[in-house]
Amino acid sequence: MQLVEDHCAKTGQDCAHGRTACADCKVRLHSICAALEQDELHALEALSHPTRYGARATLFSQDEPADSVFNVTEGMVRLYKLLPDGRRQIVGFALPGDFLGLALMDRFGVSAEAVGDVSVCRFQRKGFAAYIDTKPHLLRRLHEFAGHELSLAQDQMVLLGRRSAEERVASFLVGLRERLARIGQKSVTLALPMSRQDIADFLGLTIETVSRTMTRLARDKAILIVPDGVRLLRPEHLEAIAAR
Amino acid sequence: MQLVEDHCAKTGQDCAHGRTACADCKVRLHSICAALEQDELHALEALSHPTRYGARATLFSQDEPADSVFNVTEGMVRLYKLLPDGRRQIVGFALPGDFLGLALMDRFGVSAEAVGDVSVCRFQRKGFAAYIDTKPHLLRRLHEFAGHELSLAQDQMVLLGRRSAEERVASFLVGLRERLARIGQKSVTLALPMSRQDIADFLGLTIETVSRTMTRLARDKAILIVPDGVRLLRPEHLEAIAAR
DNA sequence: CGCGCCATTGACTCTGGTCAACGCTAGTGG
DNA sequence: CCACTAGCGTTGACCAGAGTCAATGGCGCG
Repeated sequence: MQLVEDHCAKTGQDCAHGRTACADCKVRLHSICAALEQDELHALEALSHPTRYGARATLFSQDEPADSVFNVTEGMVRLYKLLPDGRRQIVGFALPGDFLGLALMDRFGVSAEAVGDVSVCRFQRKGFAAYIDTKPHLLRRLHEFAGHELSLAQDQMVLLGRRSAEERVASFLVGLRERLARIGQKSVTLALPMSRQDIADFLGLTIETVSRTMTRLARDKAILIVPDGVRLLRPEHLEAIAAR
Repeated sequence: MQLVEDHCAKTGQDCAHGRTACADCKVRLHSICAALEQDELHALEALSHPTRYGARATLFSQDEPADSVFNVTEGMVRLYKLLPDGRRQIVGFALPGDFLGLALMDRFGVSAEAVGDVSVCRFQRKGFAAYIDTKPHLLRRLHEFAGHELSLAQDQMVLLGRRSAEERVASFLVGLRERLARIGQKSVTLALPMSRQDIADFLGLTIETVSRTMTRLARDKAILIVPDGVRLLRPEHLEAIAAR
């Protein structure tokens, strides 16, 4: 962990000293790192700056030069775009294993904020890009991730363009459960660390409509609203509403 | 062009015999092919199946195995997703230079139809993927394209989630003009080969709302509606409405 | 000439937005 | 320990932007 501490000292970031090494990383197999051999993992680890962010901290902002890219290891990140008048559209919630900045472009196209406490592996973009150029299969992996992101984005376009409020909320809950299940957090009780406003800005609705719709789903015994989350009582019913 | 003819015979596709070679390709510099050296271009050309599609022809359908990938060289392609009940969301219009199937996934996530007559370079996905594995800079180029696609998708999410009908239409017109300008078709008169229904399904509106909104913009002298297109009389006004 | 398709326009409806009140909980300070 | 406050979520009443339904117009094609 020598290098990690060096990085922390150099960058002045709030690093996670004593963090487990990549070899023990809980999300490695769900992240781009799954494409790496033992020695490559070490090489990448040498480039990584493990970093923690408190709730509501900004990881980066739209249009700002993209000096870093990030591998989320813990927590949830909201990705959003703002219109000049302040309207906000959340384009996604990043979960452990997700990669931020995978377009590798000069500037960030979105802003990113920690929802709750968040841990990431941060990389200098230039160094990361240089490393990638020596490891085509890592670029291939990154490209797979981009393809997956694009697919999620297209699903979200359908949701925003063509679905009713109830369909949006049901689809959101079912979709989040699926994503959590894929990274090993299977559960009928879904934690919703983000605010109602976040959900509304993700679904293209208002906070009131989200609230009313969840209340209606709860009244119909499809979900049970619990503190900071919901229990999916009839997931199959939600899937039917979501119509996927 | 021997190979092309062989391919045509083998596949039974409606190929463009006598098509210009890649070296003369008008959209090469706007396509992934711009990343290629002379010899690489020849190698890729050997893998390509130049193909033409008539208006409303299907290039591929959602969930179908992705045997081919495509480089659009001429015309416009609509990319869409359908909900089980028939609601449609168009997730994009592909223009010359655009690449279809860049996720390189096993199955297509969207359906693709020719709007008018369309020419493409088609590739067997497996052969294309194999070639790419030998040319990391081509994968890099493909990844850049994916990043750009993702960025467009995120802009569209903002449009669908947070913009009014008038903003959507103005944004659509301005955005299409920009894309055409980037591939060398600068003009204040914008061809709209797609139907009103297509525009509506792209913007998350109904055909009536698109029609009314365009009529209002025309009444305000911001645009002039001409057969199969519009003339942008006050592009700066449209940009102001689009609020970008 | 007549048919069919697409676009436009009008009248009316309705889903979801707006505005406002209220309640619950956590944090603060007396 | 409890009053007070701030922030978030819920609920209600009302409103408006976009959808629905229907009629009409224009154009291309047989």
